[in-house]
Amino acid sequence: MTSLPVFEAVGRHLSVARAAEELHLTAGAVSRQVQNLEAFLGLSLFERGHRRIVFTPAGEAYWAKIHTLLSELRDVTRALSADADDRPLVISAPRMFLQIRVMPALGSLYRRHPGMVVRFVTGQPELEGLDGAIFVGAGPRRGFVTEPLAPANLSPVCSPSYLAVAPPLANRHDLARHTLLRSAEYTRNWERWLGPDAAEVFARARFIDFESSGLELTAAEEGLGVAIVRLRLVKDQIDAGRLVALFPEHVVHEHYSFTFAESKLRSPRFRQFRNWLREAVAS
Amino acid sequence: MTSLPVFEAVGRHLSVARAAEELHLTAGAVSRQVQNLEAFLGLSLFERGHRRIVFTPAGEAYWAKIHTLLSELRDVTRALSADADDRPLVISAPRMFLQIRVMPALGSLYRRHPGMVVRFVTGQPELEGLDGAIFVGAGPRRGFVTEPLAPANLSPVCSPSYLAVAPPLANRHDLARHTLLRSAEYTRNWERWLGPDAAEVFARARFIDFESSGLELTAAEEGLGVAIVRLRLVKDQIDAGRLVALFPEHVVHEHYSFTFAESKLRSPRFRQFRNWLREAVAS
DNA sequence: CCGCTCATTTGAGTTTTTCTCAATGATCGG
DNA sequence: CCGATCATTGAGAAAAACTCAAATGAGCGG
Repeated sequence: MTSLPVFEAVGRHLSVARAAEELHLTAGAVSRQVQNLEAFLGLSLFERGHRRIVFTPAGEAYWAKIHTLLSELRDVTRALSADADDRPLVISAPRMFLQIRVMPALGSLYRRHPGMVVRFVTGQPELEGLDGAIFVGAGPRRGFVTEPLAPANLSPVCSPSYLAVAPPLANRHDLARHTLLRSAEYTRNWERWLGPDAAEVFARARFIDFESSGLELTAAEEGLGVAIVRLRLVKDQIDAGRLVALFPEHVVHEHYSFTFAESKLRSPRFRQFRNWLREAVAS
Repeated sequence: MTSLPVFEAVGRHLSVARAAEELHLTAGAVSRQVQNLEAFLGLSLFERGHRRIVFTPAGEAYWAKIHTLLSELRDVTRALSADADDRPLVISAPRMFLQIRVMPALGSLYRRHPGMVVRFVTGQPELEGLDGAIFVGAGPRRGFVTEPLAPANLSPVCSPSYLAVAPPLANRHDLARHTLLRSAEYTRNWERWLGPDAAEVFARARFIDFESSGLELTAAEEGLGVAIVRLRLVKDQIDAGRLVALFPEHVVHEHYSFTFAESKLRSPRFRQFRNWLREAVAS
């Protein structure tokens, strides 16, 4: 069953290489799928010319039938799936989340749903004109579904080199003697993490502010000070030893949520996207 | 793609359990395949009733189409595959090999090729009326293909308990003081293994002969003496410690071959069987 | 009304399949 | 004759599917 679409593609191009490209597979994988099918059928579908392949009579006859059936199958499935809406989905998400968690997975979305078109926007607090929004915190609204998506635990981080030369950091109050990095978009993160200590630390610490989020992360990696970030977003840097999380016992537990109008659930396309999103960012 | 036949079966029975039975799967596996399909489509195909499932409108419409397409697909494939011959394949094989290596795998043959009918016969040395024959040794014949199938290494075996109480067995000549078990069908196995020593050992050893092969194996397990067998056929007993192989450095290396008329290769059904056979007894 | 049973689902872990990567063989154009 | 291209193969990695066991949730007989 798995090998049929592969065979169809190979037959259409009469080329393993081009079929592989179309299917986002390697030539080796395609070659093997065709062999599987041949072994199952107990006959050859292609003549293996030295650098090309040609149908056997049986292969050609079979291909014609399979080709028709598969395209009907695709039509049937598409009809069910496409169901009206062909305008792009508009999804809002925090910039960093988008960049680090969503973008790298986008390939798998388009692979699974070739017809899907999604436009991502950042920094749009209003749900008007959106099909869905990803954010931290906030409560459910009437007529809207809000579901947890991924952890968004808040923690200060800095580079190991900064830690080595900076003043001591035994407890949260010591932060008052450090350089704290802030991005304009999320200035409240420090307040949320410091809690009651915020006023005291704010009065004495030195701040460096960045226009756009993401920059403070680079600054932290460069050893300029202490940034506050969603831990999961800097997993790579931490694993690589380029950043360390401070006060691991003091993480503020929050999570990203996904919100959308209940009515969106009626759209198959939206549900495909939602299913994919939940898988893609689950970890 | 994989989930479509599963969905079709579930829809036809309106029951996960019965579909699972038909497909030789567990209910859990079937349940998951349907869920995969639903996730991919982004909509529900069944209403999950309390102890039963019912189509959603979309599910029913989709099923009807899928059902038709899949049955056409099966027809097309069967037409290619069945290609004339519907009389059973007749295959000859040594009784023990059949019983131990082939029978346990037969399930997978019928699962893969539901239409296949095979009749196995034993003890038929002539190729007349056979589609293929499995045997040890013998040479290729004109117009026939002979291909190696599986190792058939010859070695004496006995039970550990026999070994414990029997006379010493330091070398092959010691066998002359032992009880050797023979089956009527394969009396020559001892000669082949003993080689030049055969005459000497035969003159002095005590033999117990059995009418049908397989019996001498049971006798060996019971500690009655030393049998000579194809090693691979007693793998289970050796692994379980019920038999031990003697003189492991002195195995006679032979192998089972599969022979058939070249012309058989034109029959898809025969080729399916041959592909299956080679996989099934590969180890 | 309660415990039983049946059908489905779910969680965890294993097995099987499929895929990628790298290497090979073999032609074709230059 | 050489480099490039295309198909295949082997080995190991990744992903998918499957099994087993257990949980859920209802109907049903006692």
